[in-house]
This record gives sequence, C-alpha cells and structure tokens, in this order.
Amino acid sequence: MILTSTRSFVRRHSQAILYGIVLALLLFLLKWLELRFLIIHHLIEIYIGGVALLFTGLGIWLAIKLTNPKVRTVVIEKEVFVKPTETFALNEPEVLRLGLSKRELEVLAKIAEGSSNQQIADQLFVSVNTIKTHSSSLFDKLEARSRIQAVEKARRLRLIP
Amino acid sequence: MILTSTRSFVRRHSQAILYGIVLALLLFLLKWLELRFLIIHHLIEIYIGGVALLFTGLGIWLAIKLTNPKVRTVVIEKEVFVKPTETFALNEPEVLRLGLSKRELEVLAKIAEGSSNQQIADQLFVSVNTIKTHSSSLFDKLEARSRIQAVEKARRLRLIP
DNA sequence: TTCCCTCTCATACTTTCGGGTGATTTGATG
DNA sequence: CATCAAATCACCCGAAAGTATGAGAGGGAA
Repeated sequence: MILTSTRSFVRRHSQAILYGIVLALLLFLLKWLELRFLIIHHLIEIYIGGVALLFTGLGIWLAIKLTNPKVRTVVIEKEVFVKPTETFALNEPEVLRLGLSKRELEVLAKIAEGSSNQQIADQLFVSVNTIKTHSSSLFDKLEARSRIQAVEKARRLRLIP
Repeated sequence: MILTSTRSFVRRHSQAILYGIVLALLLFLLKWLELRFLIIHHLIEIYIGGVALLFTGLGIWLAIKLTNPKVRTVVIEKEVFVKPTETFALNEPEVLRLGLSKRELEVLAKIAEGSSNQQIADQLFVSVNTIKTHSSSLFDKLEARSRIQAVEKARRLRLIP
C-alpha cells in the first residue's frame, strides 16, 4: 500500500521532483564555484546551502500536501425511473382461498392504515370487541401473529395497496 | 538529434530552469550581502532561520506554480437504469432530515419485518428496554404512535423496502 | 478536557393487543 | 323450517407495546 502510494506520488509529481534535483545540482554548482573561487575554510556556506535545499524541499512537500485535496470533480448524471402510481386491484382469488369476509378485509385495511382497534371500532361504528374478533380471525387466516405480520403478508398477497 | 531534444527539453522545462536561475541569483545575493555587511558570527542563527524561511516560501511557491496547471476536472456521465423490480435505495436525505441514527434504522427494519421487541432484542444482542428506547425515539421522529404507523410512514418515505 | 450525541440499560406505569370462550342476531340457502 | 356463515358484542387474562424518567459508557468535535 505504502509502496503503491509512493509510486503514484512519484508519478504524479515527477516534474516537481525533477525540478528539485535540478535545484540541487545548481546548488552544488554554486558551491563548487564558491570553493573554486573563494576561500574553503568557510564551512558554514555548505551548511546554509543544505538548509536552503532542505527547506525548499520542505516547502514543496508542504505545498503538495496542502493542495492535494484539489480532487477532480466527478459529475454523475443519473436517470431515475419513478415508479408510476400503481393501480391497485384486489387479489380476489386469494381472498376466496383464504376465506376472508368483507368485514375482515375492511378491518385489515384499517389496520394497515395504522389505526388502533379502538379507532377502527369508532370508524366502523362497532365495539372494540368486534374488531378484536375480526382481527383475530384475520390473523388466523393469514397465519400472522401480529398486526404487522398480517399487513406484511396482505401487502405481498395484494390484499391491500 | 541531441540538439533538437535538448532544445525541446529547454522549451518544455523553461520555467524550471528559470526558477533554478532565480534561485542561484538569490544565493549569490545572499553571499554578496554576507560579504558586504560582514555578518557577525553570533547572528548566524538568525541568518540561517531567514534562509530557511525564505526557501520554504520559495518551495511552496514553486510547488503551487508547478502543480496548479495539473488540476483537471473529470466529468463522468453515467446512465443508471432503475428497474421497477424491487430496487430499494435508502432515502438518505430523509434520514438526515429526520435525524435517524443507524441503530434506529436497524430497529425500524426489524419492526417492518414483523418482529416483536423481544425478537429484535435477541437479534441485535441487546435488551428489550434498549429496543423500546430506540422504537420510542423512532416514533417521535416519525411522528407515529404505533409500530404500524411508523412502518407506513417509513415505507412512504422510502426508508424501508 | 469538556461537551454532545449515540447507544445502552433499568424501573415503573399505562395502554393496547391477542387469545380464549361464549352468546345473540341476521340473512341466505337448501 | 333448519342450518350455516357472518357479524355483532361481552368478559377475562397475559403478553406485548408504548410512555416517562434517569443514568452510565464511549466516541467524536470544539
């Protein structure tokens, strides 16, 4: 991983590295000239040259690190297909197969809407106990153990929208 | 042959060469200043610091100059075909808008499957009380008063398949 | 480090569900 | 008329769901 990233780094910044080498060579040239025409006992110049080189490299590295997030902008055009409003058709064969009564289907629909037994009772003008009876037989016929399971199954069987 | 390649090299890297020359000139300038004003030995640290600072800036400037033209904006156009067959994609903006957490989404999915709180607790290896807490906050955020209402709304908002 | 959010768990309480049993009425059907 | 399915209602009980409140652990951001 480190190897590949290093390799890609080299590839991406090959120019910068090349320029760095060029700079180093120039500095050596400078040093050589200095040694050639000036006095040798000033070792401090070599030191300063090294510092200059080092910090030039540091600056380059810093700049590259800091400007890295200039990532390419990737635009993805998406074609979204909106599902058309499905026309709900009651699966009557299934209703017959399961032996569901009209009232049970009504109650099932109300349950699917999220109504409580009490609310369903109020809406259908019957007592809660009646709704309980209907929902119980509903669960029996749908082999469900809860309202949610009943709604799940009913939805799969196209008994409700 | 060598001549033409050398010329093209110069043309292609004229900037780098220019920068190298500038660098060399700067070094000569420093040298000259040093000789001119006879920088005292106990100020050498300041001098080196200045050099470091200067060349760091130079490096940064160099790197920015060299790497800036390399920024490319790549535009990828993609056509995505969404089949009506059960391709569920989570409505993430809605998740963010409602502030639903990961765990809450998990619980929501389990609820939609028809699991009881106890079953969800067993499947997620937590206590029933935890599931109750999650589902409560879930109902708050979905403005639902029961599991069924929550599932209903979540289905409409494409939070669950 | 402090603060905030998430996840976790607990306790206590109320409401709703689901199961079981049994009963009455009504309408259709043979 | 007798019968049967459907619809209605009641009572009870345990389980599950939902509400309210508090609190601790851990991770990430300021």
